[in-house]
Amino acid sequence: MVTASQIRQDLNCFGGFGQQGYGYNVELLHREIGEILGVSRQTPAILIGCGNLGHALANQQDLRKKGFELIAAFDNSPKIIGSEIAGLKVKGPDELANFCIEYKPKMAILCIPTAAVAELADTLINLGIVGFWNFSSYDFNYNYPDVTAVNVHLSDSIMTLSYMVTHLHEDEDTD
Amino acid sequence: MVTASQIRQDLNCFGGFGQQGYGYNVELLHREIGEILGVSRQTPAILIGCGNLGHALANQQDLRKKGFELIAAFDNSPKIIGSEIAGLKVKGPDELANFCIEYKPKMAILCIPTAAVAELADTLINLGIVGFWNFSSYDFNYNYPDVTAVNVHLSDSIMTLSYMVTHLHEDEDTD
DNA sequence: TAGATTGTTAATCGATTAACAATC
DNA sequence: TAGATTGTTAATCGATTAACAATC
Repeated sequence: MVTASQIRQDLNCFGGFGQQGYGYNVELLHREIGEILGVSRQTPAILIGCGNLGHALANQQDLRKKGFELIAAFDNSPKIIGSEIAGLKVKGPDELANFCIEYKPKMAILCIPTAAVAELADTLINLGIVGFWNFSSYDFNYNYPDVTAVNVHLSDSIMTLSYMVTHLHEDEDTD
Repeated sequence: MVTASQIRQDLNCFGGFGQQGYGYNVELLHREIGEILGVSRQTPAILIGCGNLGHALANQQDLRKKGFELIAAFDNSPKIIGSEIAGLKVKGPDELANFCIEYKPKMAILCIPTAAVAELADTLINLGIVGFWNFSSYDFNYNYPDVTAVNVHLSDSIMTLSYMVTHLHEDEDTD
């Protein structure tokens, strides 16, 4: 449950966006929140791993609306290299370093297995990637405390559901 | 940071699994946690929406290890109906009701747009689905407070990253 | 017994909520 | 002025952490 109080408190962390006694200018507020989230400027991003999940995320048309621009996609499978994804030709691992040096992407979307992320992490960080959207189980902050990583733990998520479904009827009134 | 204290406290919610002064039997503890999470028994599940995301989740080989068994996949695109996904032949929307009545799946993986979920929610609940792994922005608990739904909000997740990347250097020492 | 480790209660911390002041 | 609504401080709640008791 989101209370009015919480919203006021949260907004207040970033400033006052309304007028007491009058209200909020919704359009303006929306724009301000966009600024705060940083979605009004696009950070250049690369996709690592062009399997089904990679495709799903790359084609998610509003990446741009969420503050990122996909400028390249990489995969290590010869079958996939050269194919097209979201309008980009998939590159191989050997092209990664030069590409990053030339185009300086700041964010990487990681749709490869945990072991592969573990191998690649150091390289990517050295190449100047500062933000990771990490779909693997690799723990960036354990090894690199200062790196910015947002993790999507699908395994945890589905086990949460397993727990909930398994224990569904336990709290019910027994009369 | 996960402290030893927190782990002991958390385990204690479900019972005592160790022996004071001696330690935990790791293998046994692992099994007990599996029981608690309900991953040792498979709940029958269906996939709704066989796009890239649906494929990624269906092929995630350890669905079974996480407590679910995928028994059918549905899509409303004639191009996809009849094709194969994770060893299952994709069914059309017209087959949904009969299938659920006959095989009684308990969980649905929703990889369709929010509007489509909104349309389908009532039907699925009436057909006996009690748990949802929801990748759309549809809010189950607002409309159905008692339904079990675990949401994966990819949009929120990437905007969190946008915020973090945008504000990267703000807390840094300025000397 | 001393050391080590879990179980459990108490203290701390942070986030949420409520209350009130400020302002239209 | 009265009503409404935001800004901001104070109170409450829950989760995390620390402390200690129990036990090997």
